[in-house]
Amino acid sequence: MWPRIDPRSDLPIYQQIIQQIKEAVAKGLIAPGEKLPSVRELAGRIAINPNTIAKAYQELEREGIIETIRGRGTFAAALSSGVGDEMKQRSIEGLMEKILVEAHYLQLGEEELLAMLHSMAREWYEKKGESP
Amino acid sequence: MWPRIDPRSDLPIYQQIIQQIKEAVAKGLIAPGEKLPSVRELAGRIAINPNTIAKAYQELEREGIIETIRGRGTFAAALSSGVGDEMKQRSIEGLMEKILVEAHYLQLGEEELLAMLHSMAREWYEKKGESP
Amino acid sequence: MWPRIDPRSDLPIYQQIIQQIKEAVAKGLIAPGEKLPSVRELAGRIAINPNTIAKAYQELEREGIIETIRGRGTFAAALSSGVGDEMKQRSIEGLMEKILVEAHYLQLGEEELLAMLHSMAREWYEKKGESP
Amino acid sequence: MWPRIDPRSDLPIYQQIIQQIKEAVAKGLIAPGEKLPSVRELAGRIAINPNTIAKAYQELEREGIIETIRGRGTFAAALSSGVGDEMKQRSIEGLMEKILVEAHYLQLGEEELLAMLHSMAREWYEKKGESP
DNA sequence: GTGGTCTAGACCACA
DNA sequence: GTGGTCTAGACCACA
Repeated sequence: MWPRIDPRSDLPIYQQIIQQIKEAVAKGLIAPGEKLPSVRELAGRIAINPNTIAKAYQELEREGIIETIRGRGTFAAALSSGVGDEMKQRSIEGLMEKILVEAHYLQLGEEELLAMLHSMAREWYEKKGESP
Repeated sequence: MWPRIDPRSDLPIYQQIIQQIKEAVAKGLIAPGEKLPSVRELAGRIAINPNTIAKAYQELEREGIIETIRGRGTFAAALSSGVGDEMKQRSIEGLMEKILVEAHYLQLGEEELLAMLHSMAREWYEKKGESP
Repeated sequence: MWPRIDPRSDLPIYQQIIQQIKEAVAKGLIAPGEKLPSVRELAGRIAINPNTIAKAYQELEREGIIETIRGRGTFAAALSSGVGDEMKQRSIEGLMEKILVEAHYLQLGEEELLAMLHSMAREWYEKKGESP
Repeated sequence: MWPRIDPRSDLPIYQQIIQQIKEAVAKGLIAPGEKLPSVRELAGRIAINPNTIAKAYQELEREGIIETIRGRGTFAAALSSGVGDEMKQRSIEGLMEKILVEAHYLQLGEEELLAMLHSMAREWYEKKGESP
């Protein structure tokens, strides 16, 4: 799974990489313990400067999503229950609030919105159930 | 309702203003047609550079959230069904995908997550029902 | 207070900067809320590449030692009681263990070592009492 | 006593080995003159590249902690009073300064900190009194 | 003026 | 081969 970079997005490249790797892990496309491409390899593959890749990897490591083993490479980490969960919980609340605001401008009522979210969740968990 | 700005946040100030005004409108704290404070007034009130306020207002106008009438001031727009709805729909999908990714790292299952979103929506629509 | 960099130290430059700023804050040479030199200014002053300074500042911000305010600059943060304290506690234990190991090779007994640490602490807190 | 290596640590493996051997000696778990495992044996035991073990042993020999006798093996050295003591003294000061900085961020006062260090020292010297 | 991002390219420690 | 550090230099968003 190679990240697809949109160089004219207003989201910085290193954050696009972070987001897509987190997504790939969440979807089960990258299994815990699996090796990620090396900084140089990924840099070559998607034609992005290695420093930018390294920055993304370092941030992912700081978040506990991946682990670096000296001289060996970078690997998807096991799911760490616990630390920082409250912050993630709050981040879900923050995102949901944005959804509720958008829903207002779309003139979506409570039921309609929830139906939408349900079907999106359904689709997501189905795919996830298949891949691993 | 005066926006509360956190100058330390990594979110640019002008975006904090945009977000909070959109929220206030969505919550019904600002009614369609209601007058917003002028750029200068708001700038003075929250001690922010007027250029920054102006930038936020320009962006809000571009999104059709507010309208400026020359010589009269700035007003909350009526809800415009239509233009840009697909984009908003896509933005809901984008936000929901982020929620699904976070849910994975929180190790939330489908039911748990949906229960969380339900209760957040419930609370939101209740408050909204009261204010206007 | 300008950091003094030893380019041939095995400690990376950005970490030397981090350490010296933490020390300056701990000694009271930099007060909470006080402005630090800008990235460019410090880079020019100590003849180090701005990117390296920026890396040090970013790490200090991540640790909550300093705060960046967009477009304004970088400031010493107020002491945050709390988060991460356990980790710091553990880091004191780790450092103390290293001291105890060194003491063994110096053939220092318990009393001698503690006397040394006492006098070092005494001197430190005296200086600190004067500066602010 | 076999070193426990954490390949994920940001401390290089060879330094983890150095540190743990110094600790074992300081705690009396390895007596002066006692034979250490050979490079190959240790490498096999803890599943680490022999070059890495060799590097650790070389550094330990340079510091006078261990001695290699050709054809016989590697042994814990007798305590050498003298050479390098000033450097070790300075290293204690360096470590103590780091502790004082951490104490500041923990908002520990002089007495509290010293009490902590006392009790850590007490525990250490007790264990040490038992083992040899 | 401020920090943030990105590139190109070099060098290094580690395993 | 792997990631980490550092430089020089460019460009950008923000306030």
